[in-house]
Amino acid sequence: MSTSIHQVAERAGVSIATVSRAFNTPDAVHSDTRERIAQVARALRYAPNRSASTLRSRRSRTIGVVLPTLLNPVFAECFEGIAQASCEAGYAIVPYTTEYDLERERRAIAWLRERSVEGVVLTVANAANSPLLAEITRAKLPYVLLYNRHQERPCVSVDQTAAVQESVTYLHDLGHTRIAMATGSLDTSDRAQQRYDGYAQGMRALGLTPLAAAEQPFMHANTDALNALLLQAKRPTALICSNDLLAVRALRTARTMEIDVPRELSIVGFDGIALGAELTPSLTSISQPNAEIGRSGVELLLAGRTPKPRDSITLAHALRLGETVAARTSQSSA
Amino acid sequence: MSTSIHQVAERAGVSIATVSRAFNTPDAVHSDTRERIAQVARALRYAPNRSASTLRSRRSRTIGVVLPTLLNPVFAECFEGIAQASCEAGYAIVPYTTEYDLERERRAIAWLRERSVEGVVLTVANAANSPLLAEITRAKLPYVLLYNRHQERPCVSVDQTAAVQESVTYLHDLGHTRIAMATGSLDTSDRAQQRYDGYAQGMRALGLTPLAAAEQPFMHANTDALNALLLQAKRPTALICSNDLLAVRALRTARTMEIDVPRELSIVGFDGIALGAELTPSLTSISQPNAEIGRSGVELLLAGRTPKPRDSITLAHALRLGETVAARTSQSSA
DNA sequence: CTGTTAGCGCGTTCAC
DNA sequence: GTGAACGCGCTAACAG
Repeated sequence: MSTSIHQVAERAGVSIATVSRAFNTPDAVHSDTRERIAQVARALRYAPNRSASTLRSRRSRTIGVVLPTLLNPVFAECFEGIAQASCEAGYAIVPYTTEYDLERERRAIAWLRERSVEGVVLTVANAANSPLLAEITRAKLPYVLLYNRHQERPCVSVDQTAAVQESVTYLHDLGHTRIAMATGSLDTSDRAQQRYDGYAQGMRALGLTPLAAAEQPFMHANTDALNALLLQAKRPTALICSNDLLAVRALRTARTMEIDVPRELSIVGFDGIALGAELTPSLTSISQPNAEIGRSGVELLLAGRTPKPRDSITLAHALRLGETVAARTSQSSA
Repeated sequence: MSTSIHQVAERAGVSIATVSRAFNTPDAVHSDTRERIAQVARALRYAPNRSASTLRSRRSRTIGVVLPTLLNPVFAECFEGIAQASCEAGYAIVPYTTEYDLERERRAIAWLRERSVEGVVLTVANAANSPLLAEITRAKLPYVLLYNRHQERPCVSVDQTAAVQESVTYLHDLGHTRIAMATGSLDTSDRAQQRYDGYAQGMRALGLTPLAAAEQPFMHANTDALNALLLQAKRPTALICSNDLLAVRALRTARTMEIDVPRELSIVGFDGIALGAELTPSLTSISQPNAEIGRSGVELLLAGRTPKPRDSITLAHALRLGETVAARTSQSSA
């Protein structure tokens, strides 16, 4: 079946130890020998058996990846960054999606432990009270949070609060004052909370009163809260959405209510998914370097010592301009 | 560190062999003993070491997943189906994305062999000449193709040719006769070819002359071919796109050229990505059960014997009606 | 620089 | 129904 180290050793006229060294610590073996082993290995299509290697060395060269879903392009983009970085480092991935389900999040830990992952990169609903995160900490498993921002945890993220605050200012500069925010469930998502905080702070800094968030609890949510918001007599002229999928839905809701975007309503998303730029109108969005977030998380995890809170990385965000935002006009205030 | 089978055996007052049996062949051990072992294992948070298990039993309980990219929601949706089915079967996944790059496709095989996957589910650019597929066949590794359709390979797919043909008829029924098709690179994608074949056959069946495909070679393609198509004096009144991402781009191109969709141009996509239904206008698309394709592929792979061509599964497609298609009107022929 | 040796944790005979 | 012993393929010591 699969060729083993013995056959390579025999054909190359060396011991198995030398073959092992040729692969793992190439510098520790004579270049001629190394070359000969490489040739034999190629001829025999030898691939080292990771299970044996892991068993012996106690290094699985595998990391766990726990993400809410891959159906949201944000995480798909991030996953690609993770996969690329892991691959380059010779690490395999054990993926797990929680589907925003706490029970699944809880089950993840056993799954990861069984596969003896060396570390985990993950995004949880709420870093402050995640059962999965608690278990990971308990097991002293190295980890890096992606997207979540928490003082006492190692994280890779953008400064979401500042980002949203800046977008409020941007809209204000365009003449908007009735600015609202739509979010997912604030209770369950720390990111939604931090983004809303940015909105509230931004509004107050401009002397405006922040409105309550239009919450849309589920993934395939009803848009009741948003409908109510837009049905008001003096409805907002600008809407910030805590993620791009919500923004796409808001776009649709506006159309349904015959509200023209951006003439009557400006919309800003959050995430910067690639598809947003392809839409018509193209989505204005606070963009995060999603692949880079994944990549940095892996690099931090594999950097050597266990990542500490002070190793946290804040990457740059940017407001990606699109066609869903316009300066406020008289029409805006219908 | 991690608890081993020995500690469980000791605490339960049995030998490691019995503990092993309690997990792998529960029927072969007395129920009392089994129960006691289960309790101890839970108390000790024992999780069997997969590497050791794999090494000894030569069963990795791991399958390889090779997909072009996860940035296209089609594959993300499919991946979720794969992940779910594998998880339920107790199988882990080794994911690998080729990014439509032949060199990466070639490298995949070593990656998979190292992890000693028991089988592979994969989508290749062209099943007829894929180096990866050749290697997998050579290594006698069980596999199932997803989306690709090929007589001599085990596949899970929809009947793409019939599907597109039906959509041609559908458009014709709405009064369209100048129907065109936009595709990715026909040379490299067997799916694009089969979908185009469906278009051509559909046209001929209606006594119409199929137009050459408007090819857009790269992932982030220029839309030159499409522009040219739509700039013609007697431009098409309906456009079928070989995937939804192309359709989204077509929507944008039309808008740029001030062609109203669907009044002046009807657009039909292919894939049925969830996001399509959320767009404005919502995308009419030939939808495939993407998660189901992934799930079925895994189930077929793990069904027991090595999947054979005659095990191939054709799943049902459906035309998902949206707002990008309208009956032909006098305005259509500008 | 290279070879010898001893397990890593588990599944699997074969006895009992 | 259960236990003892072997070895899967490899890496980590140590010797040379």
